[in-house]
Amino acid sequence: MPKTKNKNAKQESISRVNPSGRKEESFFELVYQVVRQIPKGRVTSYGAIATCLGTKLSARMVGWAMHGAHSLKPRIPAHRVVNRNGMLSGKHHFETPTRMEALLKKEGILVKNDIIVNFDKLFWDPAKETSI
DNA sequence: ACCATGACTAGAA
DNA sequence: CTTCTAGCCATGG
Repeated sequence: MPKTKNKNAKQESISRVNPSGRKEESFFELVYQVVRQIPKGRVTSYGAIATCLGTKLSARMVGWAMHGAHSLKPRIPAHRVVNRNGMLSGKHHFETPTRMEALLKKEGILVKNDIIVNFDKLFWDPAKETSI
């Protein structure tokens, strides 16, 4: 294909109509579905989620999706989502800045200087584990 | 339809 | 090594 960027192609991956019969799913909901599947005691990154959804270049959207996830139900374990460095970049968006770290600690994840210890080992790749 | 925002990421200086 | 720039794309005004 020549120059035109296949915007439609991208949209296709995102729209990904739900076979169950759900007509439309917002990008946000897709993100929530993935985040909800993060096992306890594991973490993942925004980029990984974005990649899983097909739009790996829109990691920002994942974070933004979390913005509206705090009061959704079921509760979204947003504390298990961090940036690519394992840093708690979103801790300031929780009820209290220490909430995120506390939740992680509760699951056995150690946090030092806002960075998750052993992030590489705790990393959970949604693209491999989820069957979304 | 256009512009601004955002809890990101990768590459360059 | 650290710091900065630009790209990225969905949502809302």
